[in-house]
Amino acid sequence: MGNSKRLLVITGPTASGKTGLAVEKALEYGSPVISCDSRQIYRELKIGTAPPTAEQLAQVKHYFIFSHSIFDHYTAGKYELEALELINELFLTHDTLIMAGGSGLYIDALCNGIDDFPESDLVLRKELTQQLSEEGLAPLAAKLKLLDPESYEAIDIKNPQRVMRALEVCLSTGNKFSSYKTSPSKRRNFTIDKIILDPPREELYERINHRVDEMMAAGLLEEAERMYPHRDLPSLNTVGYKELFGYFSGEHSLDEAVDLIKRNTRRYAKRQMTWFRRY
RNA sequence: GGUGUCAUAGCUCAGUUGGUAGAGCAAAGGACUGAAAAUCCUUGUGUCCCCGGUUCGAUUCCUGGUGACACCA
Repeated sequence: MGNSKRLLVITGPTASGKTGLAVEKALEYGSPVISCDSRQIYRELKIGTAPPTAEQLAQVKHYFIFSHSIFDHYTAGKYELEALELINELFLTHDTLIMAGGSGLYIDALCNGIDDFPESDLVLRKELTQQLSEEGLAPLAAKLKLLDPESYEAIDIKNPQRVMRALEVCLSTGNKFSSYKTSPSKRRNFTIDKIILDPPREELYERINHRVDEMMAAGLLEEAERMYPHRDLPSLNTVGYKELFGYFSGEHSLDEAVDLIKRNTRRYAKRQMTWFRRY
């Protein structure tokens, strides 16, 4: 039983107004806000990830905002564990909890659970990445077919990230990647409701464009410059930063970089909408 | 005002020796199990500027018009 406890998940594409609504609902229910955003979690990124404002943070206690470092190798799996533990603890004193954010995989990890896969092996990943750039995807795919035919059939074989991850698990554990992919969704002992924001596309795109200009005015360029030495970290493979890194390295002008940020944010929003359509 | 060049997808342009057209970008749709703001897949019908003419047939050739650009006055 235990469904007297309720988690209210507020999600939607970037710039759809999740943060503001979350604060509103949190005040209404006397709940903190539990963030499920894979980038606002990083304390080094204060501008480009559009985190809650200082005022909002002062109004309501937020979890998973600025809680980790870009130097941590953070993942959806860790999020599932940490967020679930936090939620269970908070339910001792709350009936309704507010969760807000736009990272679909993190939301799924928390709501449905993800299988108990081994942690990623970064050393091995580096080797595989090297191999990919030297020989292309085909040899890696062939290797996977040999080691784990089930995964070869199941995963998107044209996607280097997927192929490398499956190989990574096969090679580092000696077990098939597919052998870990077993359990159905995990039951949660609380009720989950979702609010999905879905503003008209034109309006959303205008808001995105405008927000990027505001970020630039707020000093995104300087923030990105500080991050530039760490540009190879997965955590900094992030819209708003990678385009400015391209400006620093001379790949394009600053104006082009800003236009790219807008375009890539729009594309990101579209991918989010595709994901949330299934909810 | 004169001369020349150009006018094709949202944008930049290619092309059709006359049989109604295709690239890049933008955009749209989709996938998603420890990198997920990541990564990957799929998708090209548009009065070929407008009115006429020649032709079986014109986006293509010709006359005129409109617009843009360049040069000359």
